[in-house]
Amino acid sequence: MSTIHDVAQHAGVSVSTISNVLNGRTDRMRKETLQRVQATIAALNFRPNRAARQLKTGFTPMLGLLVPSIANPMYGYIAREIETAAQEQHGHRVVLGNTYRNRDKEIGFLDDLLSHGVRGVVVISSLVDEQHFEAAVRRGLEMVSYDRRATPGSNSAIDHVSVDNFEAGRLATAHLIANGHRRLAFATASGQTMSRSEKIRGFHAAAEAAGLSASARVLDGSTASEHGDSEMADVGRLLATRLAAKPTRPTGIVCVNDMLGFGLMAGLREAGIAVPGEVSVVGMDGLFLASLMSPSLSSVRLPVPQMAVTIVERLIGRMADPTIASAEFLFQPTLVERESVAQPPKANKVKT
Amino acid sequence: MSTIHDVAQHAGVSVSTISNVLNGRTDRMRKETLQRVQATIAALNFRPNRAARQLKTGFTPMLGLLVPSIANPMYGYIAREIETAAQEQHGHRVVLGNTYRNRDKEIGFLDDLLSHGVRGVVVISSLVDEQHFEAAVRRGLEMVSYDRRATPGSNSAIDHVSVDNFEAGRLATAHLIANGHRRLAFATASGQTMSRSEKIRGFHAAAEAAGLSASARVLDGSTASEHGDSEMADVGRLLATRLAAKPTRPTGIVCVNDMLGFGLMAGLREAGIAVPGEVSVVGMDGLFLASLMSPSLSSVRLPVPQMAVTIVERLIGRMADPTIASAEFLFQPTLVERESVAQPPKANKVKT
DNA sequence: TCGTTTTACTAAATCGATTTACCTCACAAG
DNA sequence: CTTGTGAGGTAAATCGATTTAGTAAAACGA
Repeated sequence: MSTIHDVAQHAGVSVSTISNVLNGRTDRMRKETLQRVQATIAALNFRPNRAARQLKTGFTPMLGLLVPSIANPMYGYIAREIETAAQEQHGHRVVLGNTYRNRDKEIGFLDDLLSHGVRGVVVISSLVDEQHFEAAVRRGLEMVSYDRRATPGSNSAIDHVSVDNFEAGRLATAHLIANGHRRLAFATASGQTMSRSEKIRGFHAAAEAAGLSASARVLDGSTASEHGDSEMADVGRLLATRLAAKPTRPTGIVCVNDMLGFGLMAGLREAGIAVPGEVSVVGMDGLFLASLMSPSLSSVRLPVPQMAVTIVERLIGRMADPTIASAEFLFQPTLVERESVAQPPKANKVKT
Repeated sequence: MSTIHDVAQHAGVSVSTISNVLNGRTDRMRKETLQRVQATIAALNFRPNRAARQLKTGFTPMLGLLVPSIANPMYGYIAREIETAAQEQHGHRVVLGNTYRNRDKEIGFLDDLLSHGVRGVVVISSLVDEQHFEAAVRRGLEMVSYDRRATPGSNSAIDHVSVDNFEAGRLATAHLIANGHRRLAFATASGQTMSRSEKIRGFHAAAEAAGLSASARVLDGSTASEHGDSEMADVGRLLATRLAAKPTRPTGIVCVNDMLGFGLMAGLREAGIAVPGEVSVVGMDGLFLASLMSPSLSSVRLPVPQMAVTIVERLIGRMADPTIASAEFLFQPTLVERESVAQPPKANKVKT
């Protein structure tokens, strides 16, 4: 591999001049010099060594991306949008890390980013709090957190980009109510992340507005293993099994996310409970996979591409100017109606 | 951030000694010196600057990972396994790039890796040939290619890790035949990748062995857009639409991958064709999502975790010793029987 | 007791860029 | 004829590690 010195020698100028060319300070030289240098660069197929550049400037065009598991299609989707935006709009590459919702893995990932000289990271954590990020932030890492609201009163320097989860919960629930459902449930995995409680608040608010608070309940599924690609789907399956054993069931179920909804529907089917004949199901995320299910899953869709663009823009912006104050961005979800929601069965239309 | 100089000063030794500690040459100093240095490192929260280290050594503990789209659950799954193996077994981070099956994006990604000093990459390309990788390989990038056989006769320095696609195709087809199917089809997307033609060869071989060559056909679906998360699923849907319009249909269909199978099943359902009542479907990949479908999709499963481990081990090994000759690794797939395959309907049991 | 090892370190060059400070020349103004 | 100025460069320090080639002192052997 050729270095800036080789180029300088071949072109008969100093390394400073090559550097000037590389950094766009082309007004400092004659046109013919510029052209000679450019020709030499092309001839030697020279690419500046980024480690050297980074060592001097302290900057490297890379972002970190921390996800619980890239095998989860929702994170895969977001990751693709983020990587594409970072690369195409800003020329940044992205370092990916699976954290399996493990605090130490998260900390380790941030430490590594820092030691690699990466100055910006987007975190999709879903851990209960983000205290453990503060150390990395203080050491100069710019951070955008996805799907989590800012902690009120905390003056952390972390940006927050999320969907209006209250509204998402409300929208899904209202959709069931509009279809005549009166016995409602919210299906979720254990572990109180902020986005989950917001969704649950929205669920309760919608139920209350319809006078259905008494029957609305939250189904909390725990799994032995928190790891595995099918994590969320397994929780859904488990909840379905529990529901099947009960004498009376909700007729309309809101799922904390689509993957859980897929598992729930699969579990209900295995238990011989018809969707949407006996039970209607609404998911949240709006994954394209939802349209492949049978029945296709109605869902509350998140504007993922727009959120990804915002995430990347904020990150790049704050890396360029770290004095920019942190902010919170809230996106609105939309309902996508498909086949998994119908009128409740007649026999169940009895109150509560 | 503190540097090796700060540590040296605080500990009252030279930077060389600090470097020796960092690199495990602890036998070159007294125990008390070692302890003093370690204490100082901890006290200052010192982490060596990897850019500096890389500049000197030419090495950085990072791998590249090139995928068509991380939003595709199959690539998400493999990516997770690869990242986890790289990180946990070898302490390497991974840079991810979506290439959208675009040759220029692939080249650009490799160029960037090289300029970042990354010396190893795993490519999941699915482009027809890999000539365009050779330049990067010649510049010193170690490469492991997934899901593609080595080009016979080429002495390229690229490792190949793949599944026995011929066997996968044969297995899926034999399963249909064993269930009594006599009119067979192989559903695939357009674009002749090597893994696809191997699968098709296996399909034909199984059909021939059962004397069914005459009716066995390949259904090739093209889409206008080659981009989008649902790419493969869309192809499946399209093929279902085409099938629905035909007077006679195959009763057993082998899909080139699970995602296409999902789309095919969704399309068949929308067209009012029962699976497995009228048509049986087998996928390939063995995604966990297949078990969530209705009916759940029978599939030929790839040993993804083992393949991922092999991929990473080879890459790390060849980065350490580039003189190791390139090799090819072939894994065996296994059939996973679920609900999407049944006996063909009586009326169709008539020969061809 | 003298020479040779061994132990426990250190000084300084180096990796490949960036960047600041300076230099040289040609030309214009006074 | 001297001085000032802008154009078109260049030399050298620097970023933060690694590593080679030492060196001083202690330990050892004969």
